[in-house]
Amino acid sequence: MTSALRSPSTPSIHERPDHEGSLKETPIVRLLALLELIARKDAPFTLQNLVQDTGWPKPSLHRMLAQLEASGLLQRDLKGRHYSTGQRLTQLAENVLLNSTTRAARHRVLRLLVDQAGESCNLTSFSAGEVLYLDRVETAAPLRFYLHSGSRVPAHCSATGKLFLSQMTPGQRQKLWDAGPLERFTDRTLVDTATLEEEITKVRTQGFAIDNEEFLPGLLCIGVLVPSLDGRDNKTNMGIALQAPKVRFSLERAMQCLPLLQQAAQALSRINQSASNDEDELS
Amino acid sequence: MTSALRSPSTPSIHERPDHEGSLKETPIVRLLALLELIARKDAPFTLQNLVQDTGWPKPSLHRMLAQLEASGLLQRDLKGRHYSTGQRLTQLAENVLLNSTTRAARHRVLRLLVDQAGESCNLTSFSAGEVLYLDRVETAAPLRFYLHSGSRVPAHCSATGKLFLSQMTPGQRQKLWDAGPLERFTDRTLVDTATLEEEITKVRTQGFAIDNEEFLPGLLCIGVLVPSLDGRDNKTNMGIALQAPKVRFSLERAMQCLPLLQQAAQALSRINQSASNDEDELS
DNA sequence: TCAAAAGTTTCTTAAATCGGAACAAATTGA
DNA sequence: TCAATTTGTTCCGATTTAAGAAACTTTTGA
Repeated sequence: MTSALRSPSTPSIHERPDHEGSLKETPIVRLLALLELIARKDAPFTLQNLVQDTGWPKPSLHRMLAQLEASGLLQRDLKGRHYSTGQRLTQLAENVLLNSTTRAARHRVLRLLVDQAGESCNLTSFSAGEVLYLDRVETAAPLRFYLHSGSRVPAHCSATGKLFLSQMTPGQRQKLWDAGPLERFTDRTLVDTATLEEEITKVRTQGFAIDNEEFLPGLLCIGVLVPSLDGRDNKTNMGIALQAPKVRFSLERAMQCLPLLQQAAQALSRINQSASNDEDELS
Repeated sequence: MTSALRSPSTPSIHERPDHEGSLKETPIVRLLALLELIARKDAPFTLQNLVQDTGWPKPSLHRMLAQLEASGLLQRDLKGRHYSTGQRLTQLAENVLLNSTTRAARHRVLRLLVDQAGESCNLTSFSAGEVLYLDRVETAAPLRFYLHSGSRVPAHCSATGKLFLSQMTPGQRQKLWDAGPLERFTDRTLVDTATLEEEITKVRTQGFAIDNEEFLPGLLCIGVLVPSLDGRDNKTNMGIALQAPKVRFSLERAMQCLPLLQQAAQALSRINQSASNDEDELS
């Protein structure tokens, strides 16, 4: 099964309305995609293997592998046919995981919340008009939605998405509505901008948001914003939400969890604050 | 002043003295060096930070960061000033450690240790504040705990977890404690941060760690770190531990196994350092 | 032994990088 | 409040690098 190399193509432009979407595929982006594919392999591989996996031209792959080998990220066995991950790549991976204190601290908050509330929870931010899952901790309950960290969902039909929208000015939102019609996912999805504006006003005043089967049938979600203790405006780009099947996570139960959710949001807020103060600490 | 210079590869071929020289500095090599530098950072950083760290021109760094962000390896808050490692980079790092092609070699070390010590053993790393089981080899004894590879356990109540914590700065640990209260699993779990800090200090000085029924009742565990032979700092993200029911694995017996454990750690360290020029493994 | 397959080099074209300079946006200071 | 300053971003021509078809070399297999 040749899994085609997926170009991430994550548009990072948010403010400017112009060149939407299409990200240029530079050689470096392509090489990083190759590295990602290699990292998923669990056995030494040959050049020919990669040709079959990717469908890319052999000389190109040969050059890329030579560069990765020259950098010490890959190594070849004595016969020179099989490549495997090199010491420097292992070192890089270890450092990435070790030096993520902030991520670790946030993860602990999510873990704690999941233990307390008994339902899955996710940490989100707003990027390119969509809600991006920064992290997610699953409940142990057998029945659950599988939504993995790193994925994106539309803003207009998710709890934290509506919260992010509620921070924007009417003009900013209008720009989003003008970009095109809102997609309908269920019969409860709010696709009429007037109705959605009402909902957003409600969300802003009450300080939390509900997604009641507006994205996936049977899925209820409650979310709050992580307060920014930062500067003049109290806008934030982090939200946290509990998410569970409606059959066991009723609206009442969700409301009962609201204090826990807000408590977690406060904890995250403190972490974010201390993260900005950090300068390098040498050991 | 970037010292991305690597010593030339060891001349193993005797026929012809090839073009000696140093590593050619392609754009890709330069970007990987940047990624390496970023991986060593533990706090969100700005473009200007990197300019000062590397001395490279600002537009060049700006372009590189844009590419890394476009690839999803880096993220930045919408305020746009601070970058930090993205979801995809974490995923990449975990895959490198989990699916590394040196896995077979490491597995043999574990197997040998289990044969010598007669108890189950596991290989761990630290990710998102938790201990991740990279591999595990079970003893043949009928009574045993079933803990499978790929699972995660809290750091504060596991042997290698405490070792990983002992490598962090006090500030980094504090951020973890601030995230929320430590979960109690047994009546021996250390949930008071002051006591835990004492334990961590002890662990650091003695070079090994014990988990004495702090996670699961009846389970004793002894662990050491796999030394990193990298030049910079002596931090590592790999640990190895023996784990057995206390009824047959006393504290005394665990201490007797310590030399075996350290020997295995040394072997793993050598594997990480150099390529495993092993026999072919077809798959 | 030869044929097939995998790895490597060559080389021209097309595309990306490089980075000084200019520009824009945010922050600071008074 | 507005200038001064710092930081982030864009422009663009000179230079470097990647792309990949084709040819070539080495290894494998029977």
